[in-house]
Parts: sequence; C-alpha cells; structure tokens
Amino acid sequence: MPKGIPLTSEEQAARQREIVDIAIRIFRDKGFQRTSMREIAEAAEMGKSSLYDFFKTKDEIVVFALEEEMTEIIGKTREIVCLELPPNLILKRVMETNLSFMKTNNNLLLWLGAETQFLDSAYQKRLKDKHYAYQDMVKSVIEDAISKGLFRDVNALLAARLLINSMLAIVVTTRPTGTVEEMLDEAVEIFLSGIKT
Amino acid sequence: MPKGIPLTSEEQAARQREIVDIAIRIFRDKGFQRTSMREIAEAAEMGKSSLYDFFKTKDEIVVFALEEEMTEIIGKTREIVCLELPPNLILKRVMETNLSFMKTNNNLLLWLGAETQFLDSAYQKRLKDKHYAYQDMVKSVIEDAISKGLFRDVNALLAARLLINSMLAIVVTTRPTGTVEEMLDEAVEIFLSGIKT
Amino acid sequence: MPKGIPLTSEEQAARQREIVDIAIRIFRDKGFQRTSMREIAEAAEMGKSSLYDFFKTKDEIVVFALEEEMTEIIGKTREIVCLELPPNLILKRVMETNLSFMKTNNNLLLWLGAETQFLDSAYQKRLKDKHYAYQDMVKSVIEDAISKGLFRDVNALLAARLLINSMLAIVVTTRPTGTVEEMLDEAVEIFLSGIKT
Amino acid sequence: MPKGIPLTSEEQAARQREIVDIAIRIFRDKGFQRTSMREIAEAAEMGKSSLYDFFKTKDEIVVFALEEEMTEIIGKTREIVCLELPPNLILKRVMETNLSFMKTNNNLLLWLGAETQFLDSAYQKRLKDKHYAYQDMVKSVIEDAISKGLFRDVNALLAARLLINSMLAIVVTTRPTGTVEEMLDEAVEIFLSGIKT
DNA sequence: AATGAATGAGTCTTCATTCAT
DNA sequence: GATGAATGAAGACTCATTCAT
Repeated sequence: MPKGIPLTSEEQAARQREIVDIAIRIFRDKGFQRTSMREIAEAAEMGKSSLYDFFKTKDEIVVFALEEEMTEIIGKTREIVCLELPPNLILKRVMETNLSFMKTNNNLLLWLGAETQFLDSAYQKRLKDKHYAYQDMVKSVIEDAISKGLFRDVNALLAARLLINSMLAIVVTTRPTGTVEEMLDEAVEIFLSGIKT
Repeated sequence: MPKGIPLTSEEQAARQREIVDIAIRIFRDKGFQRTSMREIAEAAEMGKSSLYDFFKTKDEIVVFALEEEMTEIIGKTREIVCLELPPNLILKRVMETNLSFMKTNNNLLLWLGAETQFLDSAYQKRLKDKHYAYQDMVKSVIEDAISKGLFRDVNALLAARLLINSMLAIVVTTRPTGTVEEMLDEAVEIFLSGIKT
Repeated sequence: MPKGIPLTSEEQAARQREIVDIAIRIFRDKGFQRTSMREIAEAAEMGKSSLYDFFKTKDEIVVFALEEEMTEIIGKTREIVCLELPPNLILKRVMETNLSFMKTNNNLLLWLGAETQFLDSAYQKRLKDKHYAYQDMVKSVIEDAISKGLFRDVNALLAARLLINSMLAIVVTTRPTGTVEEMLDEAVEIFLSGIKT
Repeated sequence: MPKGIPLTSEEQAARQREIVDIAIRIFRDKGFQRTSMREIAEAAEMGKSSLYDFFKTKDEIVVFALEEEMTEIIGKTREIVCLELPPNLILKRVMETNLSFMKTNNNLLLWLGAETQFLDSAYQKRLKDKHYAYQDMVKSVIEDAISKGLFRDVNALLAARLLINSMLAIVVTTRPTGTVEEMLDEAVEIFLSGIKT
C-alpha cells in the first residue's frame, strides 16, 4: 500500500472488494452485528480508520457486499436465460446458480431479510433494485413459457418468488433430506409440475 | 405487584406471558437487538432487574416468545389436521393458519432465521424441537396422502418444508401481486398441482 | 453508594451537584471539550456509564452546571434587589455578586458564549431563560431608577447588558489595572455617571 | 496549482489568505472545532496535506486568521485616530469600525475568548500583541482627552477595555433593543457621559 | 510542490447484567 | 419479591497529522 499515490478507481474498487471479501468471511462466522469494525480492520491489516476511507459506514460494507454478489448472480442468470433453452431447463439451471449463491451467502441474506427494514432507505433502495432485477429475470422466463403455452397462466411474479424462495428451504435446514442437488432436483420438479400445462 | 407474597407458578407464567407480549410488540417495531432490556422493563412497568427474575437472559425472552407462538400454531394446526378432511383442504387451512402467524411474527421469525445459529445451543434446541414438531405435522399429512395415492411419492419432509417456506414469499415482499389471500390460494394451488398424482 | 436503594430525588440532586462540581473543576482546567466523560467518571469515582444515569449527555452536564450557577446568582441578586437600597448602591452590590460568580465560572461562561449556538435548542432555551431572568432583574432596577428620575431615560435593557458585560472586561484580561475590586469600583462609577441625571 | 514551480513568498501569502478566508467562512457556520481539516482542504480545492504546507497546525489557521483581521482593524483604527478629530468623535468612529469587525467575526472572537488559554503559548503571544496594540490605541485616545481636560481622570486602559467590551453586548444578544447603530449610539453615549468632565 | 492513503488515539455513548438492600 | 444503582466491556466513528511518492 503506497502512501501518497492516489488510487485509481480500479484499484480502489479492487481494494474495496478485498476488504469486503474479508468482511464477509467474518460476518459468516460471527454474524454481522457481532463483527466489529476493528475486527475487520485487523483482518484486512489496515488501520481502523482507513476502513472509513473505503466505506463510510459499517452498513455500507454489507450493502456493498450484497450488491456485488447480486450483480454477479444477475449476470450469470442473464447468461443462462440468453441461451434460449426450454424454460424448465432454464429455470433448473438458474436455480442451480441461485443455490450456489445461497450456499455462500445465506448468512448474509438471512441477515438482510431481518434487518433490511432498519437500513437507511438509500441502502434499501440499492438492494431492492438488484433484488427486483433478479426476480424479474426469473419472472420473464415464466411469462415467456406461459405465452408459449408451456406453463399455466399463473401469476408470473408470484411464481418466480415462490421458486426462488424454495432455495431457502433447501439451504437453511438442519434436516436435509438428501444432498443439496437431490433436494434441488425434487424442489424444481415439484414446482414445474405445479405450473406446467 | 405486592412485595412479600410469592407468586404461584401460574401467576408467574401469566406474568411471563404478559411481559413477552409487551416485548414482542417492541421487537416488532424496533427489531430485537435495537430493543434494550431497560425499554422492555419500562414498558412492562417493572424494575430493570425484576425482568431477570422471569427471564435469565435477553435471548430467553425471544426464545420464550417464539416457543409460545409456535406452541400455539402447533395446537391450531393439530386441530385442523385432526378434522380428517381431504389432505389438500387440510394443507390449505394449515397454511392459512401459518400465514396469520407469519403476518404477526415475520419480524421475529426472520430474526430467528438469521440469528438462530448464534444462540446458546440449549435455546437452539428448544426452538428446533418446536420447529420440527410443526414441520412433522405437515409432513405427516403429506405422507398420509401419498400412502393413499393422492399425492405422488415425493419426499414428504422436503415437500413440507417447501410448502411452509412458500408463506415467506407471500408475507415478505414489497411487491405483492394481490391480497395475501389471493397469493395464498395461488401458491397452495401450484404446490398441490405439483405433487398431486 | 448503596446499590439497590432508589435515590430520593434529593439524593439524586445532591449526587448530580457533586458530579457537576467535579466536572466543572475539570472543565476549568482543561476546557469543556478537552474533558472526556471518562475523566469525569474517574474523578467522580464512578463507572463511566453510571454518569449517564445522572446526565443523558455530556452537554447536559455543562448546561446543568450553568443553570445551577445562574439560579444561584439570580437568587442572590434578588435578595439584594429586595433590600430597597438606592439604585446605584443596588447595582454596585449586584455587580459585586456578579463578579464573584464570573471569577468562578468565566471559563464556562466564555465557552457558553462561543458554543451556545451549537447546543441542542432545548438546552439553549433553558439557559436563555435564566439569562434573561437575570438581565431582567438588573433592567428593573434601572427602570425603577429612571422612573424615579434618578437615571436618565436610557434604554434599560441595553444599559443592563452593558453593565453586566463590563464585568467581562474586568475578569478576562491579562493586564489588570488594579485589584478586581478597584476595577469594579471604577467601572461601576463610570457606568453610573453615564446614566445619572 | 502547477507542480514543480516554487511559490514566491507573495504568492504563498496570497494563497494563505485565500485559504484562511475559506476556512473562516466554514468556522463561522460550524464553529472551529466542528470544522475538520479535510473540510477546509476540500473547500479550498487542495489536498488535505497541502494545507500543512501553509499552516503547520489547525490552530495556526485560526490564529493566522484572527491576526489578519486584527491587523486590518488596527490599521483602520489608526487612520481614524490620526484624523485628529475630537476624542468623543474618534471613539465613536473607532467603535463603528469595531462593530463591523465584530459582526463579521464574533463567532471566532468568542471562540478565542474561550480557548485562548489553551492555545500554544506562542500563538497566545501573537494574538495578545495585536490585542494589546488595539487596546492601546483606544487607551491613547482616552489618555489624550484626559490630559486635555476633556475626560475625567479615569484609568485609561480600563476605560478602553470597557468601551471595547461594550460592543459585545451589542452584537451578541438575542434581544436587541434596536438596530445595531442605535445601540451603538446609546452605548457610546452612556460611556462618554460616564467619563466626561 | 503537491497529494491522498494511512493511522492511532480518542470520543461519546449503549447495554446486558449484577447485587445490595 | 422487587428494585434501581452501578458497571465493564464494547462499539461505531472522527480527526489531526504524517509520509512515501
């Protein structure tokens, strides 16, 4: 870390990403609120206050982290959607991606679910935007399939939410009924059977 | 609160319930961790430390609260299950009950989802027991229907978790696609179509 | 300090006064903002956080202190005013009182002058009320003398402020021109000559 | 700001003045201690640490600022004094100048009053010198008038301080009794009546 | 000459919990 | 049985200042 040289915004972003990665790892182990800024700083081998040059707030760290992760999953999902496979296959693969994302971040996501309402509204918006964007991609796939007569005329947004939500039932449980893959298979299968024509 | 007169354990229990009700209300507004013991004590019109005669710990309050709520929903669910209606009807009504429970407690339940892993393991166990008991009732209904050839041979526990989980997608959203009842109808309908023979 | 016995509001007030006295002494030496709560707590031989049972805020300590001091000087001033002496004698003695007050508190008062505008407005009001009450007593004396034809028809409030203000010129200087008493004599004499008929 | 070209000391001084002007403006709004170096640097559109090429210390900025302002008022006052008008007229005009200076800088001056004792003693000296120089000019006018038999034989330095101090009572109040000019007139009039033969 | 990254000490404040009465 | 005074540990955040480039 040189001292007086301005970081390019790329370097800045890289450093932020680095910090966030470290922070996320700690959040995973101890939970967001039990993790102190000091701890993050130490893990990132920087002064407590240098952290504040990268993130104005502790909240900002999680929000940033989640935003990044969501951006990534949105990207991957878009790729899958663009492959123009049959909708049930698309959804299956989209959920596979979702699952791997959830496995990594369930901790943070659950925290988000519980605390989102108490976040600064600007943060709420940033996250909601990504969240909606993601839901909407899944929704579109379903809508598409409906218009092609492959799925029944269910409410596509609700269906999307239901499907996405199912992943929680797979990842967050202390009584798995099989491997994650098996559970995924079955869950998706049930869902698809439920909306197919 | 008379001073020298011992409380019968019934009175004790009643007072606990009272306190918990008050606490829950505050938790709902401000979130668990943003609520202080002092605040609860004041709202319950008692001394800060008297709280500790009823609950050894702040965590104990939530745990107790959730336990109570879960006991209640389990009771109601049992009643429904015992009516010996057709399984799809049972599940529908069970989910109605679940939904009203979620609407009231979603805040706390989300908190639980996020923090459960950090609770004292004795607390974890208490909650898990109730949780499993509840899941198992739903599971039984499904198993039953499977054995009667009404549902396909899906993994009943997974299916139960999926169904229960769906309620989250209904209650926790900023983009509802209709009234809660409408969403419930559609969600259950999709699920049942997905597992019927 | 017993542990579980509620302090009577008298004891509470006494303890507050004690703390404030200690705090003031430190403020005098180091200035308000250079004095930390930790320091005050240590000097008062109590836990850092117990301080917060007596004063919600660091600001509250100064405000309380000033309020008390002002209440005291107002009381003393009232007594003097009530003696029904000739106005110039009253003013002289009022200023003597003022001076002894200023000698003790000039540090805090100067701080107040500089920071008052940044205080919480509730605090501002509390202090302003006392301040006005004090000014108004002096003003009344002047008004009275004017109506009796002893003083010229000057603006009584402005005159009061001028007189009160003079004390600053006596107390806050590194080039005294005599003892405080001598300066007081001369200052009051000039002022009175300036407004006499 | 070219990079490798040395600033002449004139340019240096000009830049200092610029910075100080910006800083003063912020001090006025937020108070000295609530203003951060970062803030000043940003407002001055320069690097945080470049500030330190101009001022070794945050305190130095205020001290410099006050010094400049005082130099200016001393200059203006000298001009007035040199006009050889009758002393009461001189004093009146000197106070007019003082007043306009106070209106602009009262914030800073009050801060100075409160904090001067905690400044590095070198800084204290710099300010005291100017302060004395100013007081002494007013004192001389009074002495002169005394020696001419126009004023009574009061202590000239004390009288000067009293007169100068009066301006505070005019500028720093939330209950003005008229326009600043009106109050000035009356204050000066009272003072002069008080010391005239 | 000019900069901004880095820091370490320090700030106020909060809170669950204990304990003497 | 009930209470509230007391606390110790911790937490987020700020800031003047330095220094390598």
